[in-house]
Amino acid sequence: MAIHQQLLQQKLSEKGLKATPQRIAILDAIYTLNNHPTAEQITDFVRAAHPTISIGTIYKTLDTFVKKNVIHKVSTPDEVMRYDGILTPHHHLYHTDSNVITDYVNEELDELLKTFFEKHAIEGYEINSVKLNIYGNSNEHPK
Amino acid sequence: MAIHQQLLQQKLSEKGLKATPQRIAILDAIYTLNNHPTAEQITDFVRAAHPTISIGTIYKTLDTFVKKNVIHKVSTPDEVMRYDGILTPHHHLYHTDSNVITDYVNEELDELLKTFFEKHAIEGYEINSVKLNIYGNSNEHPK
DNA sequence: GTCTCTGCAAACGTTTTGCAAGTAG
DNA sequence: CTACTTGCAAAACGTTTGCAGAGAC
Repeated sequence: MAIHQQLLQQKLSEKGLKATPQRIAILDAIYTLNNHPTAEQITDFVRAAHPTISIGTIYKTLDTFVKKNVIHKVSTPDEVMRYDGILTPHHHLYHTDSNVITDYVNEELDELLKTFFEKHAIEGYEINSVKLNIYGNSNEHPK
Repeated sequence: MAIHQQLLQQKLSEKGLKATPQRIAILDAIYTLNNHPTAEQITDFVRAAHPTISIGTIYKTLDTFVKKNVIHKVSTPDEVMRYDGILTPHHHLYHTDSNVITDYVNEELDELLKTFFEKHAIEGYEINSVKLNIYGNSNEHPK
């Protein structure tokens, strides 16, 4: 278990959730896998330590976590849901070629957007949050 | 048929696609329904004129259209794919309460974003496009 | 002891597939 | 005429559900 169990247990109790071994393992999986894992990736990870955990439990637990605001659900261009353990506001970089999603945080950008939408209110619409989806590719190893 | 058939036919031929009645009807449906219809909504619309069209055909056709860049596929917070006949760049307003998605176009915003990302290149990453997801609700009829 | 959670298996809705027959170019 | 498209049915896929037994508090 990569993250100290007490911390995970505490996190669950804080939200009024029973700290079962399965839940601790699932939360650990999300934090350890870190990069927006799918339910399947979480299952694979958790099964290493809990071979008998069922998919139903995984989904129910993830659902509970989302409802209790322990994690977020992220929709992706392909039709699989992903889960995100990072709750501070951030944008997403979609790596089109590798299907990887990384986080993008930039306060200056957020400030810019905030100012823009204060000046340009959308008629009849109240903005709750603004998230950028940035599509592109790694250019680390150009051909 | 809401949109003149010749135009639809032409649009298909341009992309090297055979202009079958089914394809014309599906394209018409997307343009007529207009606001990011689901495959189901498209099917319902098309069945009014083509009662025997099969769901398989709808999906295959939509897929072909996306591949040939006749339409775009839009992923949504709930797990249904939607299709978009408007190919000019635009952002999306997610109406959380009603599940409606409307378009948001603002050149000043796009200019702002372009300038921002020119100044703040993301290391190792080449941006292809930037799309805003704006979440919120209508405040037209406040309680 | 109570109330919630787990595991299992069945069901669900959406999307994909394989194939034979049909049709646009 | 030929290659692509259609319709159909079956199946794949990710996810949800119901229920009986197990476990956290």
